[in-house]
Amino acid sequence: MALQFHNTLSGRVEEFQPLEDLKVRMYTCGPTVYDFAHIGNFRTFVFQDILRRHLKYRGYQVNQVMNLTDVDDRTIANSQAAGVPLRDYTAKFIEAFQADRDLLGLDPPERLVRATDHIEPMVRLIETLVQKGFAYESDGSYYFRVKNFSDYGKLSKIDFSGIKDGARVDTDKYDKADARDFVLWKAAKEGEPCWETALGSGRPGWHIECSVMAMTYLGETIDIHSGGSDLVFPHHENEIAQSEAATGKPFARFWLHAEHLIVNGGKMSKSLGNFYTLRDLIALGYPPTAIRYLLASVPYRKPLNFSLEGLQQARQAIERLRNFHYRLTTQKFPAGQNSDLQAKARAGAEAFGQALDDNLNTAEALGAIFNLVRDGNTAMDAGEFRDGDRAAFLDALERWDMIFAVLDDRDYDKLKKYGLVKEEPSVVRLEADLREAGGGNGAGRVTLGEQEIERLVSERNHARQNRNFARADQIRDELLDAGVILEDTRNETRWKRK
RNA sequence: GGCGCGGUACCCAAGUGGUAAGGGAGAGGUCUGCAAAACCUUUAUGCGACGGUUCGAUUCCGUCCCGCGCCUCCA
Repeated sequence: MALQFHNTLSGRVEEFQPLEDLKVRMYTCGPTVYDFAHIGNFRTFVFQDILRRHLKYRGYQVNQVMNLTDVDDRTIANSQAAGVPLRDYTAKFIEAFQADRDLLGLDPPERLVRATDHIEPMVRLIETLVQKGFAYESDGSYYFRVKNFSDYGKLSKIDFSGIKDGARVDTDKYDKADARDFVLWKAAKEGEPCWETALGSGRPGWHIECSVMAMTYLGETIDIHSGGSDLVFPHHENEIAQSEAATGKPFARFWLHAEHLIVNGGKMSKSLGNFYTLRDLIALGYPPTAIRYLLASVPYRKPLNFSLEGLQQARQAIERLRNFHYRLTTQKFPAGQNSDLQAKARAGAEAFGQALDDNLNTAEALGAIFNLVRDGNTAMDAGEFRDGDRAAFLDALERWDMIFAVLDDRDYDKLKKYGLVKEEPSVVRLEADLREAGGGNGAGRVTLGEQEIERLVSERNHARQNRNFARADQIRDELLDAGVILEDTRNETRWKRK
């Protein structure tokens, strides 16, 4: 099956081909950095990450530009409330965004660009629109004249016939000639940040930044433009109007929109107060990979029901994959080959690739990999798995993880890097604390270092060999209280963090 | 009202004109000093409702019900 995506512009699933051989020019709408992003925002960013990873997996060269909206009403309001200059205020949340991206395993885009670094080209684009009769000035602000752009509405399919032409309305606190017109440039207001430009003193409207940054770095026609479904109108509709009015060329060929995260039956949003940030969930003890898995597990065009129970389910699912990966890399198998098994592994890899080709059907891709896990485990348990089969399964699993990126448990390291886990205590203190607390009653769960854990595991196994089960069980309980689960197998004791 | 997404087992969630992937949870089993973990097996005559087309529909058509999103703050 050919690679295909649902294109909002046509309303259909279409075969994807870049404009220029294997080069994909992709623009993705990033966050407005007025606060921490919540995981509803990250649903879209995870989708975009899956998209770019799959494109690369299929051999395309991806050139992705992601914007950071670092000036708008909310950003200004919040920075003023905090008494911090706009640039410093947004820098803090850009940093937080980068950390969250890293925690979620999102590959960095080729360019991450800030709106306020592109004021000059925005001004030039607005000037072009004025010259071509698509924009006008009013009280120092500039507006896009929608009635002059006949394609307006082609993305969102919104019918504007009911809106009266020429009605003078005051939305957004600025005057414009037509209710549909939208602001390109806002005249400076007392006490707000502004830029001195050829258009006068002011700041850019929201939509113009994306048109400018996309065209600056990717050219007048790009292959893919994506964002959340709430951006279809007005944001993306307006981007099309601005860009195509200026250039006379198609702005973006494929428009991909992610559906929202739903929580308790409604969209997760800041204004409803029903949101979690990544840090909130980490503080509740959920690992970033589980969050990534959950966000990636539902195909992007479907609303995703978010719940803590769902996160727990995601965590368990990842465990199953990691356990299989662990078996594959560590267990001893008889020499030889089992060609039937290897065929299954290859078929599994083929199946998940095809699932992703089909408009990024991540749910089906998951099904494919879990089938492979079961086939592998069953063969291992039955003694039919051979050493020569290892590579085929490992290859399939690792290829799969090039997209999903949840196999490698780097959570703990990353959390430490960003100071999101407690310091490791010494084992001596731990044991003392545990005894004092009567075996640890959950108050202030402590975190053990690997060496301490290994030492306790080894001590326990000595005790077991000497049939000192009381001591062995005591150590097991202590480790469990410290969040370490032991797994006794025939040959060894494996441990992992809860 | 317009546009869009959805209604599949206890929960999450794929999918197909030919009789329902996968994950979680539950149950049973294997293993084990015990336990846990791990692994295996198992769980929808049923896919919002009612009609229609068809040899056959959850899948196509029609009508209807319900949930959600967008309609100039919003990933």
